Amino acid sequence: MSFEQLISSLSPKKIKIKKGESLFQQGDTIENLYFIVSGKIKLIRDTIDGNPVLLHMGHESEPLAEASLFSDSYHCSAIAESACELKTIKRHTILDFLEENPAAMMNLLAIFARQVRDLRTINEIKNIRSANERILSYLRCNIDINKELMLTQTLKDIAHRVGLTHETFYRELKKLEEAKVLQRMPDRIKLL
Amino acid sequence: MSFEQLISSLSPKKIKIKKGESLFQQGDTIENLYFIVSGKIKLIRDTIDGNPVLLHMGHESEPLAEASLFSDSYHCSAIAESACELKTIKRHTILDFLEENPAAMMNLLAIFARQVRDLRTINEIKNIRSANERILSYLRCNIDINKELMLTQTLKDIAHRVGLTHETFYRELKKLEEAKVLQRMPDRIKLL
DNA sequence: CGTCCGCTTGACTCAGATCAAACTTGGTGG
DNA sequence: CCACCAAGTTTGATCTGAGTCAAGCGGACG
Repeated sequence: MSFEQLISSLSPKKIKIKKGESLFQQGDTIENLYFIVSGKIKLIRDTIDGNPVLLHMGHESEPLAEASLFSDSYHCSAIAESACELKTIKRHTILDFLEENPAAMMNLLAIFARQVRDLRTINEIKNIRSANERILSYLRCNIDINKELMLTQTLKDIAHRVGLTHETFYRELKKLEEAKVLQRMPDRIKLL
Repeated sequence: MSFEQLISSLSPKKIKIKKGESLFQQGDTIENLYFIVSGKIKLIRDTIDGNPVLLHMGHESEPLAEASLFSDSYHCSAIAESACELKTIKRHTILDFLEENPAAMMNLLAIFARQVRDLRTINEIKNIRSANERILSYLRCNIDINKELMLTQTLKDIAHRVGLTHETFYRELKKLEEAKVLQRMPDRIKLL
């Protein structure tokens, strides 16, 4: 069971916010948990020395600020990068449900553990200097048994995910295709 | 309660391995869970197209491959980067304990959620191109209320964590100190 | 006492960032 | 149904700052 299914099973409300609007502010008391149905939301933290730091960019089909489950006030602010649809649910509704359903909690634990694993991988991949090798490593870690990566997001998003500018990413992709190490299709990339 | 305390409370065994030795191999059946007392261990995955990818470097005071709690076989191999001391415990000992102690499970969930949050932050920081700004962002996110970062690891390790070569890291640190934006002390760095 | 490793600094190089411009696509609203 | 706008994609020219290689110092540890 996924995090989305967990939230959906607890009859969430649906809300919409416009680009630039704020979902919550740093310091606010946490009452709700969110799941991004569509759009992008950035999490920004104002640090102790006054400078803001971008903590995370939340994409569609992702929960937002899961750690807020275990905290009383937000440690960052959420601002919509584009028009967004969200599912929202009371924080305590989930906590209560989990406490009464150890199996669901164990399931969520597995989801989080998997998240940690994936994030560490992408983190390590970002330490590879060469754009070429970085892209290949990303592909190697994310292709299915047919050696294909389904494009559920834009190439630009993937570029950002691996820590490259989209220009460099497009260029390297082209080089790799010309070198016959991969093949681009409208909805996927195949490693040869 | 930390992950370490959880493991320690279940009477783990202590083992030592030498540099270069393997703790487990990709494909092995998972029986044990590990916690690194000292040393470094790298996790390597042989991908479908034959090339190996470095997934993670585990440091002292960190659990190793937590996701293995929820899987039957290792998806990567573990090789000691230096001489290591480890605590080891049967996977099912932990799972059984968690199932009987929902409070401990909830606690672990919070630890994992926090992990996810921190990893996302470091991930986003690695997208900052300028070494200068990257270091400052890292500091801003990790300093305590005294605006100080305690050095529990080597500068070289921090350099790797933020995705810079140690040479560049040392140089920028020096520039920042000369520009009076931070102050270096033997055991910590203070932001001014 | 010797070795390893973290730390530091210098010189040089180049790969990826940046800036710029054009094309494509998809959606919106009149 | 079309005009228009926003955003993703693509390619080119240029440049700079982080990587690389190299060398030396000093402390820890066996």
